[in-house]
Amino acid sequence: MRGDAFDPGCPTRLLLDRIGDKWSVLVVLALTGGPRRFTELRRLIGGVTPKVLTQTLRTMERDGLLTREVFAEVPPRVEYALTPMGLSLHGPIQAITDWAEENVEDVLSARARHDELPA
Amino acid sequence: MRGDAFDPGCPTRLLLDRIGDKWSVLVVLALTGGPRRFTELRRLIGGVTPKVLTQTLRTMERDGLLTREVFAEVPPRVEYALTPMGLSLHGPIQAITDWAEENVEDVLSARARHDELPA
DNA sequence: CGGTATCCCGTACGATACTG
DNA sequence: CAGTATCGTACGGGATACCG
Repeated sequence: MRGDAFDPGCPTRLLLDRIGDKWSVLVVLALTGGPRRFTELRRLIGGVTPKVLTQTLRTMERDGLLTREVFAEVPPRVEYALTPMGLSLHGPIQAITDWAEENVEDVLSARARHDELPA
Repeated sequence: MRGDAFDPGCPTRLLLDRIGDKWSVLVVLALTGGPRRFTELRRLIGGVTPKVLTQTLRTMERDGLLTREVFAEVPPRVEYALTPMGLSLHGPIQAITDWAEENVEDVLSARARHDELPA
């Protein structure tokens, strides 16, 4: 049973929604280089607020995509790292972001052209 | 200039948000086999309402991902087809959906395990 | 440092009904 | 057949402030 994205009852839909959220993709990208601390992630991923970053990380941890390790030190240190499953997402995500970065210009000009012709 | 997904000011973010929406991905998949009519898409993509499907199609048309062709017939016929740029999205999207379909089970069991241990 | 706690808001999405 | 019109809502996300 591989699941069928066209079936509204299939949990695959849930995964697509998760991956499609605003920040998960960037978290995966930020973690592919190795474990990162909370503040590092916050700096890397421009514009994310702590609340939302925490939410994203917690959900991804729950889904088995990353691990959260707390070190008993002062000052406190918490490291986030991708699990093998999380790492396996890197390829597909890279493909999408590459596409996005390559096609930004074309999409924007298509939009401009479309909006110019109110006919 | 390829764009940088980590930069909150970069329009790449906008594309990620678009792609990440609930239906665009499924529309691309449904259209890779060739042009489709509105009702065909509606049938193929389980659970989508006409309003939302129209919204999605219009936005994708505006972004240059697909074309909308109206035939002057009775009964009316409208065909949607991917542009070359839209088609170029198929590979990356396929990668994501393949990943999703392959990892559904693991994610769900990770969730179940996580929720069982309230500690 | 690594988060929570609150408050707030837009909008993506859905249900239902109707039309050229 | 291929949509619009209307109404309603959940929630993802942002701003700001505070805490162990």
